[in-house]
Amino acid sequence: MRQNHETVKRSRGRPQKRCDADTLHLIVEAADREFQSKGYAGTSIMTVAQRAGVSTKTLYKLVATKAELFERTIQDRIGRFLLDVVDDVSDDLDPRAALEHILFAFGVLTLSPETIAITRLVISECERFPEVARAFYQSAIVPVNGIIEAWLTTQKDKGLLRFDDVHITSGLLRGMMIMEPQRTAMMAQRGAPHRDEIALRARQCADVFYNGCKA
Amino acid sequence: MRQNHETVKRSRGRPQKRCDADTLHLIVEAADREFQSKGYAGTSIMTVAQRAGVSTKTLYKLVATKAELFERTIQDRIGRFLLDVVDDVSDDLDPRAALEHILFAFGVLTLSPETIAITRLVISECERFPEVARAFYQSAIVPVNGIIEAWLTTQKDKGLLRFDDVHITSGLLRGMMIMEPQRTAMMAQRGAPHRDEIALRARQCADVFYNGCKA
DNA sequence: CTATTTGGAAAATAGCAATTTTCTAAATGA
DNA sequence: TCATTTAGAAAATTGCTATTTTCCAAATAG
Repeated sequence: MRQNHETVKRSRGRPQKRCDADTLHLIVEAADREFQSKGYAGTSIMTVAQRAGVSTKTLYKLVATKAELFERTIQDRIGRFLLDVVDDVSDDLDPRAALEHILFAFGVLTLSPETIAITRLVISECERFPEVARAFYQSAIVPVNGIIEAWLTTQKDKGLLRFDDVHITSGLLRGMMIMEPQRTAMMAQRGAPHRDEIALRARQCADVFYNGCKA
Repeated sequence: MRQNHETVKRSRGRPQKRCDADTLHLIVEAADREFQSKGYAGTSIMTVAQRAGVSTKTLYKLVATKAELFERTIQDRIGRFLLDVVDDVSDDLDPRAALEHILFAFGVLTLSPETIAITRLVISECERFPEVARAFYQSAIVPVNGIIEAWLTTQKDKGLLRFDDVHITSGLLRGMMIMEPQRTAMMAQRGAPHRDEIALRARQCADVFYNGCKA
């Protein structure tokens, strides 16, 4: 851990129990939970402060407004987003199996309760926070799509798959994999799917798509 | 006190300039526009009343609460939504062409700015108004899905298509067709697609799916 | 004209939640 | 001890908006 070098010479009064960064972290974490379960309008600053174990005064010393707090929490999540979608797409798998593998990873990432919650938040608040929506789209969605598009392009170049436009085709594939469960969950008509449901879906999806596009 | 909408015998005082139903219609129409552009929280009852050309008093005489007004607007839209579901799935087309035809109609319906707006609204408010979300899901989404599932089942029975579960397969197909443009538009990262874009997508989609599932 | 009913305009009420401020109790170096 | 700084708790302030109420002009049957 890094200590605060600043404290070589301690100032006069009562010392902070935590450095500002740590306190901010607690606040953002609490806010994240609240925004995720209650939405923007439904979340009260007082509740966030209580959950974080700080007073509203302290909170406002570190975060100027509720809007800023919201933006910070989303940014925070975006940062953790593009984890390992396809680190291990070994080329020794046959294309159909590799596709299923990729779709499964993609499904696990995008159909997790957290991702579904943040997606709903972004959709709900994109009018109020266009920059946040933009950031989410550019930093979370686009790169993940990029990975899938790259794989598709590789297969096409190898002469294993046949299709017109990579971008559109990738959109078809991703929609096939996640739309139905994601939308249903976002409308709270069902919970997020379990791993085995995702696996099943990945298989069916890979079957249809591979059959539909194989050269 | 009690109104007789027949007005066979006019009561004593000043007559209504419109019957309640008409006034209500004006109100719901105005509310629809407001909710669609400002969302639930962003819509003020006063503004709705002004747009409808009535006073808040009149509004509250016909609609008890803001929540009720919201439900009415959604119900109203659901009504129009289902009217649009024209099931002119002609059987004289070959299956691939018929599929493209269906997907195009489905796309035009679900990718219209209005449908996208209402979908976003439902996603945004489904925590606060679970009944509305359920109504939308049951009255709008399920029936439309039903039409596609019915067609798929017919083709399977004819031995023209091959797949496991109709429900899942229909979900794959619908997701393929609309997710990408719908989600992008809901996040305000792009406008609703035009007819020709929808047509193009329907073609690509039909190609992949038909190839992928033909017997 | 008069009694009676319909709304419109605007003010009043109410409640909630973001943001500020006050008061007070720690801590701690000098 | 004292000066100084950190925070928490709670109260105050502010502003917004849903919902009610008041007051009044319009319309019309009798």
